[in-house]
This record gives sequence, structure tokens and C-alpha cells, in this order.
Amino acid sequence: MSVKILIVDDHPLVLEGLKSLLADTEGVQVVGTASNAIDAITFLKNNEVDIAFLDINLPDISGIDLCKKVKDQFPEVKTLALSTFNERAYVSRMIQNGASGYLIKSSGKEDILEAIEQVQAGGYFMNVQFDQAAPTGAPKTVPFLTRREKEVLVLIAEGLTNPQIAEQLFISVTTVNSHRQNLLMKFEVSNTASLIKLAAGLGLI
Amino acid sequence: MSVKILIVDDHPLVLEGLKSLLADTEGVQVVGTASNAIDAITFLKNNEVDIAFLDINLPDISGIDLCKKVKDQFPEVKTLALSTFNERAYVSRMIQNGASGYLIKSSGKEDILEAIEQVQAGGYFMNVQFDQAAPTGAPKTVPFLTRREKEVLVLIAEGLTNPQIAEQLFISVTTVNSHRQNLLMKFEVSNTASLIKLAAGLGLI
DNA sequence: TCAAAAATCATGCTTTTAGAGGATTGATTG
DNA sequence: CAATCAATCCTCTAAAAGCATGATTTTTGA
Repeated sequence: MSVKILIVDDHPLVLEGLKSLLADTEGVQVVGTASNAIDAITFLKNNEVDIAFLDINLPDISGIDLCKKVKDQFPEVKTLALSTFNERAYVSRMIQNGASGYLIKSSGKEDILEAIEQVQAGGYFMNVQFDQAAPTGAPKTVPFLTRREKEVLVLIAEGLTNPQIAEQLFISVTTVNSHRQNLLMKFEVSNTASLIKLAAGLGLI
Repeated sequence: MSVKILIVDDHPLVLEGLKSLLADTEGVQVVGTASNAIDAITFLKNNEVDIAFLDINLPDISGIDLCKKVKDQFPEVKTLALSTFNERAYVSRMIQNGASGYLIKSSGKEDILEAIEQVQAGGYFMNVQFDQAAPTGAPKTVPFLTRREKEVLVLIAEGLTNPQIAEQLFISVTTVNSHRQNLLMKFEVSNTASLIKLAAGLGLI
């Protein structure tokens, strides 16, 4: 009996690539694909799936949220995060949300098959490149940000100054500054440039 | 006689996906793939190619530079830029460097085939999504940056301050500041946060 | 070769950030 | 209920960034 796989990614090329790579493989069967979270959930309701490959960047909701939804509604479905370099740091969040592993999209066929094997056996799979190839100042994990911090972060990225942000959010400049300091602390950086670079690399802005 | 295609991308999945999409298509033949610029150039030296699909983010040199190299050394080869959302703005630079068009990686099969047809006929191809889906404050074009400006930009993104950058580059703080001001001007922004966000979105850092 | 562009430096001024050290309120939750 | 945490506000200082204006020297490309 073959492992039933659902692929969720909004890039037809990735979909096609994975399908093609897995097509001629014994014991593995791509039973469906989806390009957004809603279709993915719908598919899971109506079909039996062993492993769901989840892209981290989806048009409607983030892969992280989708992962949570899937594990909540379909706990028997194992999930594998699909990420690119820049999203490495997201992965720990996926794992926290119940993912059984992750694959970077530049993985070769061997990695992918190994991942499926491991995960299907109830284990976890992590690309080895994960730890070594962490480029330029990526944090170990995506810091947990509060609602307000996220708002402030976005406004900083849009180029607003503290006074402007204060005006926008109807709060005092000192409060904005507090959030700003907290952001710097949580990202373990010491200025706006690094902050924005990291946040951008993590897809937060 | 079929159109001979070379695909240059460092993601096996994209390579596989494109190959798979084009495999069963009449009149189109993927004659080779490369995952970096050096391999691509080598392949072009030894093989006849009609159209080269060039990923914008390659491990060794940027797709923009590769595009230039290809057009210099192999003017008869037509080039098609492969980009993701975030790199839209790069595309104009590719066109300036002689590319015959671009495809975003989320294109479907129809788009890809149409692109090949157009380009092979001597025309240009642009995804329609290009103009409409320009998100959050992207500039019309990627500003042209000088060598020094790029260096300074990277160091800013790494979180260095003007004094630190000055020390690093063995130049005066005022000079660093000049470059910084020029960067702000060229990107049409007024602070570091916006600058880094844009630069990150364009894959410059 | 000659003009444009790049890289270099300076001065003075204002605004914004970064950093330290608090303090208060309200909600959540074990 | 007490502890925790988010969100709010405060003062003060020093450092850095932003803005204007202007100038000299290399490079480089047409």
C-alpha cells in the first residue's frame, strides 16, 4: 500500500516538480494538490491522506496557521513544511504546530523520499542544510510578537517614524518606543536596519 | 524542428517542474539544465540553444549579470527571466540586459508556452500579473547602484552604523553618509527602515 | 580626450533612535 | 487569587541618522 500525499503550494512549478519527482516512485502516490489553504482543507475532508506537504507561503493564510488547522482537524495527517532558504526560521514554528519535518525546496529527490519515509514511519525529518547554511544573521527561532508589536513593526517597515506611528495608533510616542525596543530585543538586534532585514527575511513584512 | 531550451535554476523542483511541463509538448525540447551560472555558460558553449530560462537568484552570480554575459557571448540565444513575486522589480534590469521577457514562477503551463512562442518568434513576453500585483511600495524599477553604494547598503543591512561602516571601508564617516543619502534618494525613501525593506524585497541583501 | 559620473571629504543643524530605568493598568490563567 | 504579561506612559542622555550645501579628485565611458 502506497503513501498518499497531498501537496499544497501556490506555485504550479513546484507542484508539478514534486508530482513529477514522485510519479515514478514505488510506494508513493500523489493523491491531490491544492494551491491554497481552503482547497487543502476541503480536500482533506473528502480524501484520505497520509502526508501533506505544506508550503510556508500561501496566498490566503500562512503555512504555519494551516499546519495548526490541519493538525487540529485531521490529527492523523502528518505534515511536512516546504520552505525556501529565507523561511528557515519559520520552520521551528511549524514544528511547534505539529509538523513532522520540513524540506527546503532546493532538496533533491533523495531528500524528499527520505523525508517521506521517515515521516511515514512516525519520525521527523530535517534537512541537514538547515543548521549549516543559515546565512547572515538569522535568528534561531521566529520571535513571538504581540499584536501591538506586529503593528508597530509593519509601520516601521513602511518608513514611519515613532511620532508618526504614535499618531497612527493613537498612542504616545513613548509607548511606540517601548514596542520598538521590545522588537529590537526579541530579534536580538540593535538597530532598525537589522530588524527590518530579519523581519523581511522571515516574511513578516 | 523544435525549440531548444536550457533551464538555469538552482531549485531542483523548479527544474523538474519546468521539464515536466514541457516534456509532453510538441515543438519544445528541454536540451539541458544548469543550477549555476558557470554550468550554464559551459553548456551554451557546447550546445545549440534557442531560449535560456534564467532564474534571477543563482548561487554564484545574479541572473542579471548572467543575462548580460549570455547576451554578450551568445547573442543569438534568447533569454527569459524566471522570477518570483518579490523580484518583479528586477525584471526591468533583465530587459535592459537583453532579456526577451520574463515569467513569474507561479505561471501556469499556458503562460509558459505562450512565452516560448512569443520569444521564439522574436517578440517579448511579460506576465500580465506584473503590473497589477505590485505589492507594498515597490519602486517602478530597481535603482542603479554603484559599487560603493551596494557595499554600503549591505553593511547597513547588517546593522552597522555609519562610523562602523567608515571603519570597515577605510573611508570617512561623511563619505559613508553621502552614499547613504544617495541610497535613500535612489530608492525614493526617507529612512533606513524603508530602504532595507525595499532592498530586501528586491533580493539585494 | 574630455565630460560625466563616482568617490571622496567637510560643516552645521534638526530629528530620530537607542538605551536605561522605571511605573501603572487590565486581562489571562494556572 | 496571585502571578504573568501586554500595553500603556514617563524622564533623561547619548548616539546616530537625515538634510542641506558645497567641494575635490579619480574613474570611466562615449
